[in-house]
Amino acid sequence: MSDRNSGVSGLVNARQVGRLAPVRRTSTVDLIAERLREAVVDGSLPPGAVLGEAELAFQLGVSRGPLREAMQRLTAEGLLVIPKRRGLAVRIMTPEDVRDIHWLRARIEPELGRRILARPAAERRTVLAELGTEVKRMQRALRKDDARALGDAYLDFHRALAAWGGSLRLARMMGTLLIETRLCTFSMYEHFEVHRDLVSEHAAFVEALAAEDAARFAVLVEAHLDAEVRRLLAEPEAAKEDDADRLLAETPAGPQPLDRLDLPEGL
Amino acid sequence: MSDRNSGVSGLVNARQVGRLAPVRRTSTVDLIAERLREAVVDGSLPPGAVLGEAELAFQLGVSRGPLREAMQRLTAEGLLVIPKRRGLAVRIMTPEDVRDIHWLRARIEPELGRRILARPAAERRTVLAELGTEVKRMQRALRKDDARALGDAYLDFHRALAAWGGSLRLARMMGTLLIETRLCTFSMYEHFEVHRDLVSEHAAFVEALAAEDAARFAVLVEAHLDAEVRRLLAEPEAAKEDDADRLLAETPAGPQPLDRLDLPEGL
DNA sequence: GATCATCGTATTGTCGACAAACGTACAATA
DNA sequence: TATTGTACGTTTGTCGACAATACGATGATC
Repeated sequence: MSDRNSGVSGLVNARQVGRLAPVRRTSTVDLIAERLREAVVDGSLPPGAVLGEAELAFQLGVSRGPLREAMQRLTAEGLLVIPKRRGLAVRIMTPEDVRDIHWLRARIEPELGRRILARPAAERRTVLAELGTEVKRMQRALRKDDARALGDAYLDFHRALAAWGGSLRLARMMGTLLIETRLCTFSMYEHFEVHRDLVSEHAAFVEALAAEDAARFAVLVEAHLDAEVRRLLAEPEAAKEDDADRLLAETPAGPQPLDRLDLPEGL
Repeated sequence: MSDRNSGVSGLVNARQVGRLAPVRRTSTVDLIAERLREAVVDGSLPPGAVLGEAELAFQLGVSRGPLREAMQRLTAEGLLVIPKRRGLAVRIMTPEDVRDIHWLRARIEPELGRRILARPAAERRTVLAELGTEVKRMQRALRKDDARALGDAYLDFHRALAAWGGSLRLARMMGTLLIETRLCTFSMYEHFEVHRDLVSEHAAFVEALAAEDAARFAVLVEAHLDAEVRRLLAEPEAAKEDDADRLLAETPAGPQPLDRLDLPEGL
């Protein structure tokens, strides 16, 4: 014990070395909730899917207690519903939900441009670079006809928008709204589908920001969200017939029993 | 058993009698969550208060399991934080939170006027009547110098706004935002305080709606929310000195150990 | 005298188990 | 044949208990 203290003169205060990022000790409930969110996003848990607690808990390698707590959290976020004595079910979004969610996004997202442009120039460049990267991801996905990759880039684009245009709280809320948006897609279409115009629309967003034209950005975003609602609420079958080549579809993740949901060991 | 069936010819199909409202069976977790929300709203659980799970569960007359599930739900709503191994704590709102919450409300509430005015005339009258009632409650509370009653009427006014101007989802979200607003008051002031101008401001809201002037309504609401932020973020002590007579204060509910939180029997 | 180490305690995080409730299948009756 | 009653199996809702961990106090050492 005195050995350790004897060397103390050779040490420097940790504060001088550099700011250590605080140890991220995420609770088990957090892990489970995050895992469930991922499963909802990637379609492993399709809307309407009902899963027994015991089965899910076994797959996750935890007991039912923490799982139930995570379920409650997802329920409060509006992603899950808990039918009485029926385990848990992924929420099925109704046309009303689709309108609601996009209305809310339309209240928030157009304003984010203004807030991003209000930031210092250096940060603005960072934001533009990041958003540009996401658009490039979308373009690559479009070339590969990879609907899923395009959808993921879409999510990340808007996540970045919220992260830079808002606060932590706003980012969290937008994150939930975006997951709900994807649930809308899953609920409305049988397959996962995105519209091909998505990419050019988002490229225009970035251009507007680059031109520091907040008003134009707001108009574009609002128009995009409006268009999304119309696309989602149009009869899916009819839409597929009418302009099949303008949609990018992917075979559904389907009701596959959510493979590999294990948590990292040490739980 | 055959006795009961013998009389069947005298009965009519239930569907013909009238639509029975589905039986509302609220789960224990729902009850606990609601009780905790109430306690946060009325100040029985002041911001920063830490309570042990065992103690709380005992007071509520339930075991720790359902209580923990309810805690997770309130956590997702942003009302509670769960410090590691420290039980549960009511969230303390920072100035940043105050700005966030009111910014979000300012994106949503001004638009609600438009949506209310888009309703059929008969419903519009109902809404106006209801909002007028809340304003009268506020006026009565003002005359009695009852800050708490005024604050409660304020909550109900805005709840009604969301209920009539939005959807179920929107009402739920606004409900949470309103509770958070009250947490802002608790967090910023030591005592519960409201501004006297609140009543006239809200009377003006109703007048604008009655005049079917959605634009004016939007401007007024946004101005009100803006003013609220400034009032909340002004140094409380300084504010009390400067215009003490324009504030309505109430001795705090204080750290009283949340009396009477029992759930209805049968649990 | 101050800092550090150690111990004890209280509380949480997690798990397993029990009982009640629900759904389902089958049989009986009108 | 359609509807109702019954019994069974499965799953949830709830509780109690155990172990791990963090905190506070006390004592020891430099």
